[in-house]
Amino acid sequence: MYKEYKQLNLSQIGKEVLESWKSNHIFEKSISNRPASKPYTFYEGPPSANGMPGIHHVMARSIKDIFCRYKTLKGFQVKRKGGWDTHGLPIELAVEKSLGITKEDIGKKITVQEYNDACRKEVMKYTDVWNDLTEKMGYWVDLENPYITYENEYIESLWWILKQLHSKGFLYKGYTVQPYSPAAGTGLSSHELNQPGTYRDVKDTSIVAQFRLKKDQVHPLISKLFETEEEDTTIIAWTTTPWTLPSNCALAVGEKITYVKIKTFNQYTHLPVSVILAKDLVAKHFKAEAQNLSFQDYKAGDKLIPWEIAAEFIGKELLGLRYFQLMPYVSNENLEANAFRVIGGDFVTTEDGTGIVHTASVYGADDFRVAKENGVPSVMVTDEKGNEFPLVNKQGKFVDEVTDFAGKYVKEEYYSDEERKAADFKPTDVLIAIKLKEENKAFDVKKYEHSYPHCWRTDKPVLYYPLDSWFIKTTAVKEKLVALNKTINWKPESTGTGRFGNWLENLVDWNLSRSRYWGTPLPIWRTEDGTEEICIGAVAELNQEIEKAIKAGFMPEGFSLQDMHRPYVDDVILVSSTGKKMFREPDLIDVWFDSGAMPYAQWHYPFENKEEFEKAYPADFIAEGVDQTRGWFFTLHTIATLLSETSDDIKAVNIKNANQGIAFKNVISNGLVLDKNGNKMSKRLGNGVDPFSTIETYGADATRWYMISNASPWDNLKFNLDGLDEVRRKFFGTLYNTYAFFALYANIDGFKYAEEEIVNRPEIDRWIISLLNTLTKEVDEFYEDFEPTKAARAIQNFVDEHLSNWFVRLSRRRFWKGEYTEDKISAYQTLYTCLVGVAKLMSPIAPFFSDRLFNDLNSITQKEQVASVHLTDFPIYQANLVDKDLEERMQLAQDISSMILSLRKKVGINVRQPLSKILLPVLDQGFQQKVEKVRELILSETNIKEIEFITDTAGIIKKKIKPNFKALGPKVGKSMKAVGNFLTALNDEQIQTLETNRNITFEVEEQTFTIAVEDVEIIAEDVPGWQVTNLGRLTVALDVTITQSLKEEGIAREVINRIQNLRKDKGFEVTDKISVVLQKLPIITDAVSSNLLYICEETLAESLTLSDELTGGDTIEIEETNILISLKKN
RNA sequence: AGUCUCGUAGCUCAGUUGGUUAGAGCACUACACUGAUAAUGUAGGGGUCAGCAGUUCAAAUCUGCUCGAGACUACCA
Repeated sequence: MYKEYKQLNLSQIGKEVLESWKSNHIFEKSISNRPASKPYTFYEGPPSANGMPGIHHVMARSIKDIFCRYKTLKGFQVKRKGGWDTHGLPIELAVEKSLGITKEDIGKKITVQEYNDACRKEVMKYTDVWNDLTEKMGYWVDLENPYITYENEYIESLWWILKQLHSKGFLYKGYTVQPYSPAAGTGLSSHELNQPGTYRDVKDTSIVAQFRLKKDQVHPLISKLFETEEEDTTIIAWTTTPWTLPSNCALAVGEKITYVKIKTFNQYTHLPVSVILAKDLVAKHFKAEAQNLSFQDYKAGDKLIPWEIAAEFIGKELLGLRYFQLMPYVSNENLEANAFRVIGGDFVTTEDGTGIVHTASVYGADDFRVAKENGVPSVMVTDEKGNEFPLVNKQGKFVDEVTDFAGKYVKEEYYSDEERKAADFKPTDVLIAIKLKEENKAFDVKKYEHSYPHCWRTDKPVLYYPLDSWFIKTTAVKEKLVALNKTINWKPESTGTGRFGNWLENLVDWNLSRSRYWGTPLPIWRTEDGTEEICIGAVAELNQEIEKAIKAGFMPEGFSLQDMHRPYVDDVILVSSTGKKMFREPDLIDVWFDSGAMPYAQWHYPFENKEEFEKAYPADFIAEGVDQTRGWFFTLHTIATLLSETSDDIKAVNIKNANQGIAFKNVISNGLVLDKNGNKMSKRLGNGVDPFSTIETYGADATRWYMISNASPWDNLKFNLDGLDEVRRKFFGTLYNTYAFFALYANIDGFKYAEEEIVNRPEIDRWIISLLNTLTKEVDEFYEDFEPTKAARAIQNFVDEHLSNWFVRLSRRRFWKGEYTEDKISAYQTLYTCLVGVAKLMSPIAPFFSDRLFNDLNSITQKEQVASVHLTDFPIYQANLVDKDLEERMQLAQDISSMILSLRKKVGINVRQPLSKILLPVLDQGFQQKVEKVRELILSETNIKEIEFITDTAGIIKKKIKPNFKALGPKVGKSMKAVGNFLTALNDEQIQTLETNRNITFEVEEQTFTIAVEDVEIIAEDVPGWQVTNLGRLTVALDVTITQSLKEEGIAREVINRIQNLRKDKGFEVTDKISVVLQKLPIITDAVSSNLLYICEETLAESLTLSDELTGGDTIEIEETNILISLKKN
């Protein structure tokens, strides 16, 4: 017996199916029953288990799961090694929070060792919850043997990779300008800078400084700039950080900005001066009423300072101009030769300041970049060893070389409160302003309020400061990164070409350094003077080096490294070739390197599992959120590309696998899951959706189906529980109903698919089978093309529109009426085939329900010897079963039926009342033939007796022309409107002529056009005197005359209907035979006697009599007449 | 600020290389059906296709700008 259910409970089904998967080891079998020679490689982007999983994880993992399951059905062996991302800042922060400490306390209140142990525990805190979700949502991934990024083996692989890069010079030490907190003595990550409250409005001393141009230089503009020998021409530039002025090395202008030279006087020294600034900003620095006042009359101290515009030029012309160093504390030949000149900067605007940007290369990211691009050296002091240092030290004080301000903090906030309260205290910025005023170098000094970042720990302002960092020279392989990216199939394409492509185009070297404790240590040891260094690429190699160090007496005898993390690894002191001590560079590496290295490190390559790795490289498919574009996607791609250039091992694998150097071939970057109002889900708003309760309530299948069918994965999803309900009702409900219908009657008839396949099936069976095959092909292509949404929608459409609403509806009688005939068997076989087919097609998306559906069917028929739908093969598209003509004429049948029903509705005649005929104007050759084949379906669906075709010769039909604009466009062009109007206005006769001659020639707007019959659409719009409706080209006319015999039949149907209702009310079985006695009333007498047999057949009545003596029993109502009836089960 | 994505009915989404009357489901209303019944059918209302300008005989579709939402990156004298 096929299982029958009281009602659909997806949640319950999910739980039961999950149990059967476990006890039957279905996941394992789905891998072991596929050939190892046919691998399909999937890489799992490791989640971090230190946070609770959210509903968006269900989204991302559904996508991963769908394609892995699909490929399994297609006969591939899809291994899915799980993984955990275990390092990184979020974990450290979580630990610091739970221990109630800050970074400063590490090594003081708590040892690094204790801290790292806490991290190790913290990071796997929610693994159980994650594993639970993984199971419940039906995500198949191997959690028995996951890779874990903190394990020594994993780290060793990372070291190996780093060594490959180092050996080719792709790993180097440099510095970048980063947010730095002198008070805390540490660099700040962008994450920390994005904490709320870090940007605060502060009032700073701002200075517009005068940079004096050199008169004796060779430059096309000199004569314009210096009209007289005495003229003092300066470029003025604004800064809110005066302490950076001693480090000024260039001035940046916008090449397209217009600048002017203005003659005026300095307001502090009252000396004549010419200043250059952006034309747009003149009004900000000069009073309008002072323009062109007399220079002669100007006296020192006058409120209005005269000024006049003396020259104008664009930024490009200014390039290359040299000026005197503003505060010449430190200089050298290189600086004199290459710094202190005007350069172009794309970031320069005329929003504030002077339109000219003071550039201090080591104290601003833009500055640093633009200086580097223009070959401008930085103003630095050099120690005896040749190392360079900025003019501000790490405490935030000026170095000794800046004589006037040596030892002073550059920001007044760094002084203690007492110091700042002292009577003679002046902030350094102010001291600088005073000095510049005295030296006639300050054009303007003002307090300026702006927002400035502060350290979230110390509350003190942040400096942008050059910090030592280790870099990977990604720019060296930029061209290859870009080229290889073009070979990757991105879904959606725009992420690959746009976001990712642009990112690669603007690539900078990858800053690997992180000043942290919990992460992969950088395996580089250096001598203190930095002259010698070694990069360790393996534990064995390290042990060898340790041996040497032990011999050299730097390390204790018998030392061995158990854990590669800090602090243990920092205990390792190596010996250089010249016998010097080498210490490990204290940095950790970017955690993104951890995850990007997973293709290698998950197998502990190249130390183990070489074969496993080779078979699984590169990945055929990966999927993550779009936020990983510059995260995991980037690091995977970059590391793979780098290794393809640096590692002989990887080169060999690439050749073997015909890989040019990519890590993945196909990638889906899915969008975000938002709440139902389109807001981002966040803990703060409390609008997150709990995946567990969602799955518990609606089932994993409905959740997955909803997410996938609702919007393309790369579009953001507005997650709404109402939508889940809709999916459950609309799709799963319908499918379940269809199955329940099948099970009900198949159980009655004992259908077990034991019979041979029925060869000659009726039209409707062949039709749905044809559609099923078309669907199979489509769905296959959609999955193949990584379009799960289209696949889901196609399946849903098939189930709702075709299988349920047409096939089952029209075939109902075939299932419950009459004997177990060939037609009935054909109906069962057909419906069975559809249900099993649908189960397979949908199984990647809805793994639980589909498996239950499949097993409920297959366990009875035993047609396939497998325990799960996930162990079957993807249905094969059988082109010979597809009949496009059949699909087309069935569409005709559906349209015509729908039109008839609509007409009936319009004139108010129930479907139960038979009508004699409809009239169909014949559209073209073959139309009649097509309709003839589906005639019976239309007639029975709409309760009509006959279809009559008319070819219009007698002029019964009123026709209309619809211009086909697409076809006409190229022919008539600009005259489209006139031609269109002309064609629409044609009368029946003219249309007739057009049809006969196949074309028509006419004149419009003084042009002659010949329009072929193919360029227009002729429809039969109306049949005068009939009830008519149109749909596209189709026209249906309905005869609404009700004859006596039709009326009687209508009444007979009413009687049948009432008897059926009564049967149901009385709880008779579908198969019970009955006896009926009806009260003899005029309204039914004739109808019953002329349709006696029909009524009996329909109601399974073995006897039906009319009686005058009937009392009691039940009452039925037909056309407002009450009729007594007695119904008995035989 | 830059890059990218998105904006179509109350909601969720389709909408082909531009083709004139923009569709579907849900929700709502009415009617019908009733051996699939927590199902189904038919009909109806509901749209400035975010806005403006341009290209074109013709724009939801192509271009530019503006507005709004979101993501990422960066952070400025």
